[in-house]
Amino acid sequence: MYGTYHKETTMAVLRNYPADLDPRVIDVIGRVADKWTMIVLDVLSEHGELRFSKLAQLASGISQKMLTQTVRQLERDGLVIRTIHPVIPPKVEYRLTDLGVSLAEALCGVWVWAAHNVDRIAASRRNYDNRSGD
Amino acid sequence: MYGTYHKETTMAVLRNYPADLDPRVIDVIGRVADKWTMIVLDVLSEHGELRFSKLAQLASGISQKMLTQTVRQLERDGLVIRTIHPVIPPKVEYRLTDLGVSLAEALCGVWVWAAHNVDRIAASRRNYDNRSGD
DNA sequence: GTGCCTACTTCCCAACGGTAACCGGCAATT
DNA sequence: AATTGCCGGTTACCGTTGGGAAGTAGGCAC
Repeated sequence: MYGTYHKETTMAVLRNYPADLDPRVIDVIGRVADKWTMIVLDVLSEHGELRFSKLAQLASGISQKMLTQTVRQLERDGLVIRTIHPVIPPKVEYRLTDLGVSLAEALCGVWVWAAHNVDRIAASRRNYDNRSGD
Repeated sequence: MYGTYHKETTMAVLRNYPADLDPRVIDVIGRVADKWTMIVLDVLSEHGELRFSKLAQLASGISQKMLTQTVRQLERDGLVIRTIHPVIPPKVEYRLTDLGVSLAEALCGVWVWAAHNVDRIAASRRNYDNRSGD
């Protein structure tokens, strides 16, 4: 395929379109499969309604920019409700919708898996890196 | 925090370290929460052992570069086994380890959720975008 | 010698994410 | 009156990541 005579690369070209994975589902997965998205959802599901700054404190290491961007996407996708209280100084609260709660539940299994297998993964990495270091 | 007098941004600074989320677990989540990782794991769990090119065909839209990179990471983390058959032309096969299978099972719930809620999310986005377009 | 096969690697460029600074609007302090 | 502080954001800059396309290895078929 790719080589001197092959003018296109993305493997969509040689594929006979297996119709295996629905592109709309892929798109949703692309949104969900994001580190900050998963962390924000997890924090909100554990702590309930939170203000911006509190959410920032609990979502380990996130920058303001990414937090704003992440919650905006979640709001757009109907996973989070953003409530603006018109006071000075500003007060904005975030909480999961029912849809957001259902996603958080689905993601829970992944968090449990990760917590349960941290050591195994770390061991595998050490092993791999040692073999490479020959 | 951030402002004229604030010299640092990443919110780790103002945080009193809630010790809520284990950084090692966060790291694992950071690896798993990746579009191509999730797709490759899904394809391998559905089709069993696959060659590089077949995997590329089934993983909708992935580039060679990202496929190579993704399977290398999965191999390093002990989720995938990479078997090189020393023949010409080259033949390399990939399959999930038991650990990889267990992760694919945990991710299955997310795929089901995504497939089940595609329409709801699309509707929410249309709604959000229309309100913005005032 | 030229073409071909597969699984990569490399180059270039566009998009993403982090860092840190700036903003708005009002109230309390100096 | 001017400065400081509060909170939830933008904005500018810049290094890293990811995509597209072409190049590579190395042996076999023509």
